[in-house]
Amino acid sequence: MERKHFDTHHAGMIFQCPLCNSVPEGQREDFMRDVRFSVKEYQKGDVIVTQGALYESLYILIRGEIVTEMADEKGDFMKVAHISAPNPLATGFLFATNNRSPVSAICEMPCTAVVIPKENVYFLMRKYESFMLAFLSYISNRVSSLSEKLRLVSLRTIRAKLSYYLLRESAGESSFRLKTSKEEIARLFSVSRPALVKVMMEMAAEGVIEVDRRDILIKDRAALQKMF
Amino acid sequence: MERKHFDTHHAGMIFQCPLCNSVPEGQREDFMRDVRFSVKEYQKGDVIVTQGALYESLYILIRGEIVTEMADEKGDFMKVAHISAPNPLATGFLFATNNRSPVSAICEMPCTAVVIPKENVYFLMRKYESFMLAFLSYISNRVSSLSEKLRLVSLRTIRAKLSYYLLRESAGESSFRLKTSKEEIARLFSVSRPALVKVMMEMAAEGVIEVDRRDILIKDRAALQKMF
DNA sequence: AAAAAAGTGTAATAATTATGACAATTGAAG
DNA sequence: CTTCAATTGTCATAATTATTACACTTTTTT
Repeated sequence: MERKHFDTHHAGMIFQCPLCNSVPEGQREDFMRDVRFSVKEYQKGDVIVTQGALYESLYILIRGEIVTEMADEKGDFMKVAHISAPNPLATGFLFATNNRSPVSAICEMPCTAVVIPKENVYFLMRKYESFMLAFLSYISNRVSSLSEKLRLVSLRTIRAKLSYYLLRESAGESSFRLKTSKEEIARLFSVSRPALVKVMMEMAAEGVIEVDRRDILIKDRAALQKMF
Repeated sequence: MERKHFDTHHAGMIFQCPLCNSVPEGQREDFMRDVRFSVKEYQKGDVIVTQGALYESLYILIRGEIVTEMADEKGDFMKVAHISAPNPLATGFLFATNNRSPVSAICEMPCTAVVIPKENVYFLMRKYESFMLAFLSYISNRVSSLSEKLRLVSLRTIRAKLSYYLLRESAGESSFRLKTSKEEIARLFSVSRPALVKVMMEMAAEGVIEVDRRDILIKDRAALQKMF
């Protein structure tokens, strides 16, 4: 009894995640009755999802933070992404033909997840149009962002990648601040950090941009656009 | 009248595309009654979808072949993909938050497309569970394949990319045949063709693989796995 | 069958990037 | 305020890749 209330209370958090927050207030009580779920607790370092394992449930992280990693066949790890609550996990391949997880998800701190079986997800999608749309939209956005990343990485030179990246990040402003460290940007580009900084400083020397640590000023937008 | 029959006949082709072929025979008549569509004809060189344009309908290509291209801001084009009938077009961002097409789709020969408005697609998904599942599965598979590509491109050296690629393509067999030209593989890797061939021949000289044009023989699988 | 087009392997040189190391700066934790 | 970890900018050297060009083979078109 107590337990049930506790779970239901916790599970209510799912309405804060982008997959469920579109369910209208008026339908949430019904939704909570229709959803079949279990709540799982994890400690720091626990593995929520194992690379290569079949994945038949939707996981919604409602507390904590995880990293997803990809092991190459040597056994080294490659960090793929950070996900923090409240957010769904790996929605992208729940319905894929090969629904084995391409990554492992590992807790960076104590975490709580709501686990909903795939069949119940179908059911919810058919009953709650808003949920279906949110789900579709979520996956679609993932396709977009992956396409974007792929385009970025496909540009041949660091100059091209950097120009492309800066134009995106600037969002039309001439002056802005980088959201991540240069180390992370280098990783995003799949290049080495010194090489990235070198190119960045060259572009600064040419007067195309100004750089002061994370602060960027675009001085010649047209020149940036010509670089890729 | 004649026209309507003609269209309906043509539109029946949609059941050959991976999005609709899962609709059971018994439901197809109903499905065809429920689907709101128009049929469009295109000539070689026609643009079906323009980069940057809003995209509020599902396009199913039922005849012909198209290429999707991405224009960089210089005006040069980057070929993204080939799609041949029968297949849906750009399902990935129909439901994305920003549903502007990131690419242009251009006909390589006379083409026919069935165009279904987004709202009707919702409707069909809610009414026909098999259609919903197929749609989800289609987008999910796209996420998988993009993730795969991204992983490939993210590997630093050509050696690493090639090893990774060959292991995938081999599908466990020691001898197999490349599905595409080296030029295309080089493009997939975002590297130059001569550089790709050079690395490939080096690996052959080391006795890891044998290469005869498109025929590949993997002689030392373990060595390949160590290269990335 | 001839011609054209596409694909393949090669090489020299130039350009780009990785590596590994170092000092300087900043921000956070104590 | 001090200390420590993270971030940043820099450099020389080595390794990798792009570029451009050419000869050759295979496939496709005419």
